[in-house]
Amino acid sequence: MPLPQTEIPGRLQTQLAERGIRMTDQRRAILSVIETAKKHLDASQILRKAQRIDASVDRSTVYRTLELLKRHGMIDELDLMHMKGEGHYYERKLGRDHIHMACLCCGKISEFVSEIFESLKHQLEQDCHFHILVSRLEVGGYCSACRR
Amino acid sequence: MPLPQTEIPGRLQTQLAERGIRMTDQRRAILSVIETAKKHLDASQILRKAQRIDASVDRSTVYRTLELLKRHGMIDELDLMHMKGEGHYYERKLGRDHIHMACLCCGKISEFVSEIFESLKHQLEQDCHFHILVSRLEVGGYCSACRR
DNA sequence: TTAAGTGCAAATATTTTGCTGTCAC
DNA sequence: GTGACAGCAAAATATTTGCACTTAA
Repeated sequence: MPLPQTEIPGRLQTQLAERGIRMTDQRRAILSVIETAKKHLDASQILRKAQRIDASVDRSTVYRTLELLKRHGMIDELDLMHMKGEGHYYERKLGRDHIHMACLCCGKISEFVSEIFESLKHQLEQDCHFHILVSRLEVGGYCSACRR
Repeated sequence: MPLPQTEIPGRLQTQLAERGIRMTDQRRAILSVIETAKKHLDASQILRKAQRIDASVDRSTVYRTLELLKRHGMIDELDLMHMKGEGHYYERKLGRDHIHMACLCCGKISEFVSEIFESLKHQLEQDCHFHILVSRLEVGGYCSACRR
């Protein structure tokens, strides 16, 4: 299956360069891990994978880089209903926001894109005069395979 | 989405009793803090307030009670975009879900009830055959007072 | 009576920070 | 050359757990 990447926002490394942000071997390793991730990763998993590319990567550099990417709106931070532990998960921010559904039975995470979600955010901006920079909709429950 | 069993869900203490769950002085203190809260409280704030009612309340009892209430769907756990620290906030689950908006500038938390949000959850349940037990929509951005 | 609940202390988990040395630009 | 970034170690924050004692039902 091809990557579900339609908008082609260039590589993270390029995006950072465009903003005049310094590139290091450690950042390159971390960015590449995030870019090629097949599933949602937490900070420890990102660290472990990044160290396989550059063994010198330190845990604090991972956190500092995640903070940088968040600040620039290049990644989203997820909780995934805190199904295992209190940590966070990260995913690259691509074209359109999506909803995360966490099955409390089997642990599967599904994603869902909805035009209604877009309308809702629009309504919120209009009615509340609120300028949305980041949004996160997560639901927990039972997926089609687990519900009875 | 099943309608809530009662529009006016008695006191938390009563709800627990109805489920045959044992009541203690410590739980009573914690429940009363949650019930009378005027704003979103985190675990430490709940502890501090509960101790003013019953000085013997321990931090671990607070966490254990929050876990109990979550499990029974009597409270919701919020992140409020983690604006200060990584902790969680709690609020009693009443009739209708609402959206939490966190202003990244002034820190104000606003709530918003939307029929579109209800439609969105309904669409999600239909289209994904997903049975929603808990949902959380949080947005971060600039409130009407802070946007320029 | 007795299973559930509690405080206490210690352990875990997650993230942040101070410092000093290094490196990208 | 210099300011941004790094590793390291330690601190800070947040939550969980084991255990022996207590208590609600």
